[in-house]
Amino acid sequence: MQEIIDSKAYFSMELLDWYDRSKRDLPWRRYRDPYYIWVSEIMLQQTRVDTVIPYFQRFIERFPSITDLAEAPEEDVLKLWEGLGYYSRARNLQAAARQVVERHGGVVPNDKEAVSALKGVGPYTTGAILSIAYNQPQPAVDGNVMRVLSRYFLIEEDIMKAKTRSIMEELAAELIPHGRASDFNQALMELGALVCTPKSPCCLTCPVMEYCAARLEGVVDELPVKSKAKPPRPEFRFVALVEGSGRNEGRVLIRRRADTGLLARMWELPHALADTSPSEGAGMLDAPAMEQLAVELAKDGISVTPEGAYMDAEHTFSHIHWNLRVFRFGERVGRIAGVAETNGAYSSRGDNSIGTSKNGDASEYLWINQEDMASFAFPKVFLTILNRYFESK
DNA sequence: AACACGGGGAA
DNA sequence: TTCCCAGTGTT
Repeated sequence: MQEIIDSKAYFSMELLDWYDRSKRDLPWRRYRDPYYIWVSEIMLQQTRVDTVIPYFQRFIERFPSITDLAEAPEEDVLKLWEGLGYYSRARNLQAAARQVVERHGGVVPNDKEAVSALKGVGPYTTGAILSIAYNQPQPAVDGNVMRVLSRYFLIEEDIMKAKTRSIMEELAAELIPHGRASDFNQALMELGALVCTPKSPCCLTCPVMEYCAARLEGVVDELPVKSKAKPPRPEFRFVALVEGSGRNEGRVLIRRRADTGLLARMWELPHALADTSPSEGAGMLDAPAMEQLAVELAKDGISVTPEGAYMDAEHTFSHIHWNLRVFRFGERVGRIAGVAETNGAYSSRGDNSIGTSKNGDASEYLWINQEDMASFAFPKVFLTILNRYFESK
């Protein structure tokens, strides 16, 4: 007798059964606290579970409630996010926490309009919060889900296209078993993370292998179809490691980035886009490079003397590849520093800060020692350079 | 629709 | 080393 199987019902039931048996014990799964779910989902965007776990734990320890997060200084939030990347996630999360306190009495809302109105919460995270925290039958389609569905249902649309995501959302919504939205959506993502992986998927241990269309057709490795992203454009930058003298002895100069754009409001070593790509074998004394940096710093009222090349470093963003050449400089103390002071110096953190307001670009400079590193959030590459410098002193 | 936005892990 | 991963906001 030929048995008629509904491949969708089979998929949902087998997947749920598998999840009940083999779900991971993750910190945000120990309670069904909507705040925990929300924070974890923001951290998990573009970021692996193993990377997120320690960040999540520190974050929740420091900000146990939405109110704690809303009331914290933004620098504290950025510092806890340091190294996790995509820092607008952190800034938006805090802005959204303030929205929740003001508009929803500090409780994560449970209706679609209110959730998706939160800063940093798009279609995926809206579905994740509503389904995982509140067990509402909303789809939560991330990359894992698109990979699983594209294979099981042999969907050959390019998953980079917006249209494909809406197709996937419609399908994912149909698959949710009655009353099991929370577990089912997590199961879908768990399968993508543990079994139906991008490369070398473990089809032989997959709970739904029997009716997986891609496996039956032998095209698992061709799916999902995904158009390639543009490679990052290269940029050569010169970086200044300025060692203080006089009252800044033992400190180095750092600068805070602008309020918007790349690495917004993070701290860094001063640097500039290279006028000329660094001459081949320029060696320790690349005069044009050091001259360019000295001129840029002088514009901000900081006078320096070049000492030589220190190290090279690289950093890749999704759209830019930085080739950094770091030069050491000494701070030149004297009348020039006095000029900076009359140009609007101020002191927000003790007596070692310099602000410049000449051209309204809000550059803020500061002299820090190794212990001060704990108070400022740096992008990874500057953390690496600074740590190396202070460790080798 | 196209681009901006970090960093880590696996091959 | 090189490749891969992929949500949200802005324009």
